[in-house]
Amino acid sequence: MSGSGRNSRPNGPAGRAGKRVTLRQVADSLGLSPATVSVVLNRSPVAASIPQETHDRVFEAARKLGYRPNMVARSLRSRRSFSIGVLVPEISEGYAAGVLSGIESHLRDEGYFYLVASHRTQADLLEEYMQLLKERLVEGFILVNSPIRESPGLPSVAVAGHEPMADVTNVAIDHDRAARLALSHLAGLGHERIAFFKGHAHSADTADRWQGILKAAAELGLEVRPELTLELGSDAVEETFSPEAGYEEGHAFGRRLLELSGDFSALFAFNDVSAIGAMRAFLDAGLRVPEDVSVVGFDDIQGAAFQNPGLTTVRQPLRKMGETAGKILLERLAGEDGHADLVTVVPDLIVRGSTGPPPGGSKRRRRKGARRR
Amino acid sequence: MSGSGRNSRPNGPAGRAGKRVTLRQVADSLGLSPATVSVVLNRSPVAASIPQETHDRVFEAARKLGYRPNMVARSLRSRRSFSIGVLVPEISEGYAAGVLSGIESHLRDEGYFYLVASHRTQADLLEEYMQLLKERLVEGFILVNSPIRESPGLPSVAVAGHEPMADVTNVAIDHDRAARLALSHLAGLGHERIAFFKGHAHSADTADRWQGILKAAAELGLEVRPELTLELGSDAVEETFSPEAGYEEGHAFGRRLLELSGDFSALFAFNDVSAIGAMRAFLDAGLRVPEDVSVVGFDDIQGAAFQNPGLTTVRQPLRKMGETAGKILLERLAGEDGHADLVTVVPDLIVRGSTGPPPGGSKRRRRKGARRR
DNA sequence: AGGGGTTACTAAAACGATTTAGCTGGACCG
DNA sequence: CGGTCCAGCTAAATCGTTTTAGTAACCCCT
Repeated sequence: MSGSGRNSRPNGPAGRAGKRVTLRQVADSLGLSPATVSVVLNRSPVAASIPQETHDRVFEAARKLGYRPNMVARSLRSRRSFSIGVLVPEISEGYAAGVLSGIESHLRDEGYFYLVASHRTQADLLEEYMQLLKERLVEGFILVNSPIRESPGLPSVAVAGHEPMADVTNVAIDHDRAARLALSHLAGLGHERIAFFKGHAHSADTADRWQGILKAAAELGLEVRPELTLELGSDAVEETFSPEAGYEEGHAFGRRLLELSGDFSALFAFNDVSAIGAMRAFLDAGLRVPEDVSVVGFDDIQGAAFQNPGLTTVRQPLRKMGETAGKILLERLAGEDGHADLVTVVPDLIVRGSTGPPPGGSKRRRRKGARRR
Repeated sequence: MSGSGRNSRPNGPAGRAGKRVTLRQVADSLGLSPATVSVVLNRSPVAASIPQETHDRVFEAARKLGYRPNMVARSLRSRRSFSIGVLVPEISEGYAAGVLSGIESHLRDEGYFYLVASHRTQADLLEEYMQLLKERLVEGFILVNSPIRESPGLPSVAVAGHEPMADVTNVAIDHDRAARLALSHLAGLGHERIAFFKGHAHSADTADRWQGILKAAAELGLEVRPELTLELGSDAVEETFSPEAGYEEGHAFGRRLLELSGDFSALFAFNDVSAIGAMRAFLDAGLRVPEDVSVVGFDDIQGAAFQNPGLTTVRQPLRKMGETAGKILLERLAGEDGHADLVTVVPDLIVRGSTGPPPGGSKRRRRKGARRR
């Protein structure tokens, strides 16, 4: 694949580190005007009247000189930057990174790049970054877990629960389906007394997911008992992006669950981190997972599969969500109107070792006494 | 903080979704020329001869009109894009995401944004992306775990082992120190027979880290035994970015280690994923960690802390490496020459529950018989 | 009064594309 | 033969800045 000689790039001016080839140079080399070269290269409708032979000459010259258009000049004139802005709370966090990966795969195919900014959940930073991105003429925004107060002023797509708002299309997981998957898996195993971790009050997904749970529970004839429901962050745990904090919280809440009432055979946690923490608390208390308690998480983070036992969890198709967001945004930029305000993406249930039938066969038995220490 | 009325953005034209305010409009509103406004706003040395009063008027007008420069126009003229290109194998992978987070924090302060491209370890894609980024006038590159064959033609910084090359400064972890940290921790606990997982042959860090291990072992008087050294990927495991594959591999290699020779009291793995897999294999075989075997990982991925026991590991300061890379690149762009070709970043040892004294006290005892199954 | 030096600006040329309006020369038509 | 049409281009404006080279006005000096 390497070229001949010491230069393996296409030979000629392009390979050199020096100046780039401009449209004018291509035109001059052909004895044509830049205008002609431009319309031909861009397959503009105006080029219809230009004979095939000239087309060929133009492309050939461009190739030979290694011409690459200067996107900045193009953007200035055509008012299109072929780039979009992506706002995330923090890029190194698994959720954002997964979604970004999906966004990227789609955009690149269409010649778009994206600029990212992490706002650390600070609303004023978020707004400032949106301004900076507008200066750079981004054509639209993708807001990952980034609630805004005001319409962005550009076509936008929000990933993860967001208030309805002008200009923004929401992409969210199908929470009803997620809850149905998890709960019918547990119900199918014979579980009847299920404990829940509800999300943090400010998390975008909390409300919708909880509604999904209530709905699915009702459909399945399961009872959601207040005494088996704990709300993460309810005791003013410092909000932090450290996953370890979430793990500790899950651990503490798992223990609390045992103390309040040992009478449950399964836990459906709000996310994997808290599920893993709780699972650890159960194991520490001498319970076996899944023989004594089953645990279901949410997200399918990287660590989930490596637990012992592996964590059964509802996988959020983060990549898919990113792809969808990118696709919708580009369609809107291309002028395709009439998109729904809300697009949902379907989650999957990943069954691993942390779930099994409740103790005492498929029919629940009081097992409070089973708790040993 | 919100403004009055229904518009909480600065009032006036800027708040409206419509046209942006241009430099010319600011100039006209003041009866000055765009040139003057430009030099004042940019604090150009030329503006020295312009009286304070005019400065004030200009700034005031710009503020009132909500003027925001068009970065694209600026880039075209000044040949500076205030953006850099970042190449990563895959953005959702923990390593890249961590480094990106560090890069970002530094760049933003200096008014830079970055464009990312994931090349999935395909050299031709990588080169194509570098071209695309050059079209967008990026001023330099940061190559995260992205070896290139040819000088990039722009100032660049590479994170993670990279051949020396023109234009590129390398930022790497101090492998010697990393190995010394891990091994002296184990030696300090009394371990003498230590098993190793060596990295995949093509991984950028493999060679350097192994050299560090050999060096540290020699310093500490530890013997590195070939029969206790396994090389990851040596049996043509399909290269994949799935961490689960790495985990499986660690699990298989952990078992193999036990089969080949149970005679070791500690394992220093190439990364956390394989360490976790091996740890699981040891536990499955009825060994206790750390009572029977100690395990040390490398990286400190998110899941490391959630294991049972928590994994002792060498933390790669990914954020710091990203920050350093960003800082060096910006300095080079600002014309500060004379950077070393190689800048190292110091790792930390995170001690958790997976390491302890070898069985039988601080003096090693043969414990082959201790293996039960 | 003429020269020199500031001070406070401005005109105009970039930057490298896209795009609109138009020009030229030949074919065709009545 | 004059007019219309079309094919095949080109000239020139434009996008919104930055930057270089001036210029006009004033003051100071000798």
